[in-house]
This record gives sequence, C-alpha cells and structure tokens, in this order.
Amino acid sequence: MHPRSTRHETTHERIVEVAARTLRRNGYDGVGVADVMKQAGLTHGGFYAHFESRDALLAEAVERAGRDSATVMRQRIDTSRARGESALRALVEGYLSETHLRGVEGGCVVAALSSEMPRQSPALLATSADRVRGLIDLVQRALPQGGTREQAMVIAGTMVGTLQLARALGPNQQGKAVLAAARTELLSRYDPA
Amino acid sequence: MHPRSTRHETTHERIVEVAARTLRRNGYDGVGVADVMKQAGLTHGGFYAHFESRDALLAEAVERAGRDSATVMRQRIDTSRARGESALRALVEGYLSETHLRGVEGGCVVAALSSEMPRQSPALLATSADRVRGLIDLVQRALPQGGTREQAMVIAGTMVGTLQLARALGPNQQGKAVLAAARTELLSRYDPA
DNA sequence: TGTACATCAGTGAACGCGCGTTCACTGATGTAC
DNA sequence: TGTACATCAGTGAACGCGCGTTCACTGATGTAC
Repeated sequence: MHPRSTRHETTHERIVEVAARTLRRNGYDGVGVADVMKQAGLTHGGFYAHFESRDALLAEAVERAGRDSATVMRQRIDTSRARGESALRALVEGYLSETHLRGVEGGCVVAALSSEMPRQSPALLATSADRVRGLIDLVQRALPQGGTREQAMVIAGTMVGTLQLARALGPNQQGKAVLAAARTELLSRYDPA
Repeated sequence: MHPRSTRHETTHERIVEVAARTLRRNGYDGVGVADVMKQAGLTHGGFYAHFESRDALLAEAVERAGRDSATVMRQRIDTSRARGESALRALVEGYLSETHLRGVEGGCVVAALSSEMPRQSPALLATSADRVRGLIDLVQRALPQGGTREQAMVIAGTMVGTLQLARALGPNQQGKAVLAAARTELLSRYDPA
C-alpha cells in the first residue's frame, strides 16, 4: 500500500477507537461493521478502504484497547513507585475498583473478553493472547523486587476472574463484595505494609 | 401447558444436552437453533414445540451445564472428605487440571462464559449469575471449617480467571504454567498440609 | 495567482447468506369400542 | 383381538431481517502549469 493521506489516517484511527470501545462493551461478535462506521460518523461502504476484513478491524481494536488500558495502569504504577508508595496497591485498587466494575468499555480488554478468546480466528487469538501476556507483564512490573512470573500470573488471573464474577453478579452489593474481598486478600498477601 | 409424552420429554432433554455442550464450546452467540436441532438428530422446524424462544433454550442450557459440572465437582469434594483427605485439594486439582484446560465443552460453565454474562438478556443473566453463586457455594463447601464466603469468592475468582488465561494462552507450555502456578499458590495458602 | 485536471476518501445501492421464527402438513402412536 | 379415529411429535418450505462484502459513483482536495 502506498502512503495515505493524513485525513485517511485520522479516520482510520477514529474507527479503531470506536471499535475498541464497542468490542469491550459487546464482545467480539458484538462488533458490527455498519454499526461501528455509523458511530464513527461514516457510511459502511467505505469500510474496506481501511481494513481488509472485519477480523482485521477486530485485531486492531484489541491492540488499541489493550494499549490504552495498559497505559493507564502503567502510569498508576510508575507514579506510585515514584512517590515511594506501593505500586501493587495502586494497581490492585485501580483494577478492582467500582469504576472498573461499571466501566467495561474503557477498561481492561482481557477482563472484557477472556472467555471468548479461545474461540477466535488464529490471528485474532494471537493478538488477544499478546494482551494476556501484556497484563501479566504489567502485574510483574508492579510486584516488589523478587516478584516472580508465577506470582504475576496468579495475581493477574485473580484480578481478571474476580472482576468478571463481580460484573456477572452486578454492580450491587454482591458484586462489590467480591471486589472488596479480592482487594483485601491480594493486598494482605502481597503488600502487607 | 398440558402434560406431554415421555417421547417429547426425552427429545427435549436431548436438545438441552446438545445445547449445553455447544454453549460452552461456542459461547452464547454460538448456539444456533438449526445447528443444535441437527446435532440432536432433528429438523429445526420442531424447535418451538419445545422452547418459547432461542433465549429460553439458552437458559435451560446454562442450568443444565451448571448442574452437570457442579455434580462432578461435588462428588469429588465429598469423596475426598469421606476418605479424610483435603476436599479443597481435590477441587483445585480437578478444576485446574489439563483435562479441564482442554475440555471447555464438558467443563465449568462459569469459566466458559463469564466475560459474556453481563451482556445477556435479564432472564439469561439471572440464570447465569445463579451459576456464579453456585460455584462460590461449592468452593465454600470445599473449604476447611471456618472458611469464609469472602475466601470462597476470591478462590472461585482465581480458579476461573487463571483457567481462562491458560485457555487463551493455549494448551501448551504457557497455558500449563499458569495452571501449575495457580494450583501451587492456592494449595500452599489454603491447604498447607 | 488562477485555472484544469488527477487523485482519492467517502457514499449509497446492491449482493448472497445464514439467522430466528412461523406454519401447514405428515405419519406414527395410542386410545375407544 | 381388531379396526377407526384422534392426538401430537416432528418435517420442510417459507418469511423477514441484518450481516459482511462489493462496486460504480461523487465531490472535495490538492497538484501542475
């Protein structure tokens, strides 16, 4: 492909951004070409000037969603550490917050999609699995020195799993109780300061 | 509705059984009326003599899948306890096994579906949330005396989350490593025998 | 600086397809006498 | 025990709809002279 115009790139970006939110809110199957284009202020006909297929859009949306929430989490971690506070505490309290409980569409893409990942096409699964590894990396980065990858994997799984159970139970007393229990447990174990 | 024939009930059961497996393998959106009927050896036209709608089938399938795997887990727990062995160990080793890693369609319905649950219709979400509570109940039942509901919620979340991450990473070294780490962590904490 | 033309991002109609749902019908099952 | 009839589980064609994808076209942008 030849280099495209700035306008083309801006539009492309806008479509991916809309798709990244829709993806987390509605799941892989819930992202429709026409719907996304409409949300981006376009007609669906122009879609294939931007993406080879719907699957290609989904792959870009997964990456975009992953990068976005990873950036937020990384900043939280780094800020806390710079202040001499616990990076893990910052991560856990952000991840297992009521804001994240309610805000699927702007939140962690792994928590939004993990049970659907194994069913995706090879390319899309590969991209999605990269986000899982990215989340584990992030947790490991937040652990105090000497934190192992094994610990990071289990903590990541606990955060993803408890957030999902909380969301399934609803943003009510039951869901909040699951989050609170997970926060308490993780922090008392890994950040007993 | 009037009482129906045994044949009718047998057929109904067969359809639900097929749907319960398809549901876990393909997700809520992956259950098609025509496909399920075909797998059950029928034509799709007769579907509405058995179910009010596709959604009604899904609700029955969620219940069926939940009951099935709960029965298996409960038996494992009770058997271990009767032998004087650790019930939690039996549960954790069964849940975080390579068999369960590979066997979505016969496994835990919560692990198969949890990230999709919040997006379902109210009735279907309610049925699905019941399965989440059922899983937490089961974990609590497996805990040694004095085990709290808070502990059960976190352990359930850890099992669901790590299994999902392992499945997304694939049934290879990476996926297995996540499962192994979770087993080790959970048992060393809650069953340090 | 102004005009003529080429480029190309986005439009909108159309396609084939599979979906959930409906319904008139068939043929096997089982009851009444 | 045998025949006539009613019941009803399952069949198969048809429906409207929304989906992903294609494509001829439009009109705005920007370059050449």
